[in-house]
Amino acid sequence: MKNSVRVRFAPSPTGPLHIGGLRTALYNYLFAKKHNGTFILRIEDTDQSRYVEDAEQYIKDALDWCGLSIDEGPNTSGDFGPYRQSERQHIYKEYAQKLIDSGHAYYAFDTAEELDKLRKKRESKGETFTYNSQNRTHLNNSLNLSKDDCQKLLDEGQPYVIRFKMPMAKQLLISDIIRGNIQVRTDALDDKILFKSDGMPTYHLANIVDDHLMKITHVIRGEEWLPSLALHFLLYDALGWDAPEFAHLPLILKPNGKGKLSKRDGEKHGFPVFPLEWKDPKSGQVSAGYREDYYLPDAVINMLALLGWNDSSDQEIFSLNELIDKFDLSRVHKAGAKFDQEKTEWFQHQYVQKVDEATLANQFQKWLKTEKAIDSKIEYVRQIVRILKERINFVPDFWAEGYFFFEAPQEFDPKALKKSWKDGTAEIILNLKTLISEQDDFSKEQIQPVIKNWIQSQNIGFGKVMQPLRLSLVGDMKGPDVFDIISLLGKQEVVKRLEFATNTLK
RNA sequence: GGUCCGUUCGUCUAGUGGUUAGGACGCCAGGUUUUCAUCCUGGUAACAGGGGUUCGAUUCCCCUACGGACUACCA
Repeated sequence: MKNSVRVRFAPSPTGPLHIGGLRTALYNYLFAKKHNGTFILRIEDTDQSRYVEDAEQYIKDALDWCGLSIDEGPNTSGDFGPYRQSERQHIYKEYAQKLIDSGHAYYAFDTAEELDKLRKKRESKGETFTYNSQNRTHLNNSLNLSKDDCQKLLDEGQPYVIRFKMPMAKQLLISDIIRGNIQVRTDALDDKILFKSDGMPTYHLANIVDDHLMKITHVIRGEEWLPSLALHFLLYDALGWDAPEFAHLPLILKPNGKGKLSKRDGEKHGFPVFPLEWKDPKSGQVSAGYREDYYLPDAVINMLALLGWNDSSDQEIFSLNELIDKFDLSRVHKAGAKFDQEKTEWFQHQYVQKVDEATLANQFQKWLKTEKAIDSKIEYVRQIVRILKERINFVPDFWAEGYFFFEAPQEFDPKALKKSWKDGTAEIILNLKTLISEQDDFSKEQIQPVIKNWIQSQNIGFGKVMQPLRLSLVGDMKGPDVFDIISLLGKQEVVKRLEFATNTLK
């Protein structure tokens, strides 16, 4: 099993998993499964100040909802654990020390406040301050201190960080599976902190160490990491390790294309940005989730997979297994993709059509109970589902499309009214009511010809009867076949509605 | 500002040194539905701009413009 593919999804538990993060997880998963590899979840919780209690569970639940099963991770078996960086704290210091010993890193005693001041000062002059080869020579670090002085500070327990000593004037050529070769000059880079004064590593160190120790073969992550790639590459080199292969995914952009998709966009445009609903433990603010908004996980996955990737064919609908079969990292697009809510709903429509009526009926029955306090027999709900299914995207749409199956219209749409209700209409409907109240069999096969024949026998145009009939039953000029409605509503209800309409409208 | 990345219909994208530049979403029209929606058929619409290289560039190279990411003791 040498060289077998091992990839990791490494989110930071600072809040709910974002849809962009979910796609990163998906691509990692697809790549792993495609190559019979291992999909690892690693929790990058090195920043204690940003840690959010329920975030890790949320991430697991979200992956679970999408059907992206984890091979190794916290609470999952695996030989490379623990899979939470906070539980691996003891590991990182050793490697930081190695880097210091080999001259690739150094101690820095500058306080955050001091550096802040320097930064502000430079900024006021329209310049930028970076902790780099130019500045490190006159700052408070082990490069400028004698070995004894430095040791003294350490012994005293002075707070310090460990910084990477960025090499000067080096030209790097790093290859990325999606982007090809990327050129970077090290001069523009700063001496990044690897180890923080609180005893925790930064992302850069922890990430490299863990990826190496966990034998990660391919690092598949968001484009926001591209600027750090050179540093990571240099760190592997400094530690004498082979670097894994890299693939930097394009970003998911706001619908208007201006910047990364964010939590605010969801609120602004009215679509979920998170797979599952999230309640912020601090503010109590609730953010919508695809699951709670009645999206099907397969639809979300399909949409996400095609946002930045395609298999070069015209196929749009892919099951998870098909995606695994067809997925190819090198076919991932380079440019960011704007999120398209309309297309997302189209995917949802495609998938909901595949769900069987019984399942939808159960869900809608539950929805009726909780949202409308309506107790409806499953057989009745099921018939409504059968008639309405093709026009809905989401379970609650059954209500929007068929509320009249549960409550009689109290008023009539003015436009529809004007169009369908003329002088003499009331009389026709009254006569129709009489006919209907004489019928006993309300199956569609029976009632439809009876009414149609009657209209013909009366020598009135079909429209003159059908339109006001629909208006009386629905309250508007919309909805499924009138005879389906009549059949489902039954005699008593139909008669009642015709009476109400003729009484109200005259 | 600096560094890096990117740029095909409004959107997601296919594609090639010579194509009527293809598909999907959306939109528009027609059909079905005596309604609305679905559905079906058709239509609209793109190679950011300028230089090269070349017999020929949307495709290869350069520049410009525009967009994005990063620029924390956050990831």
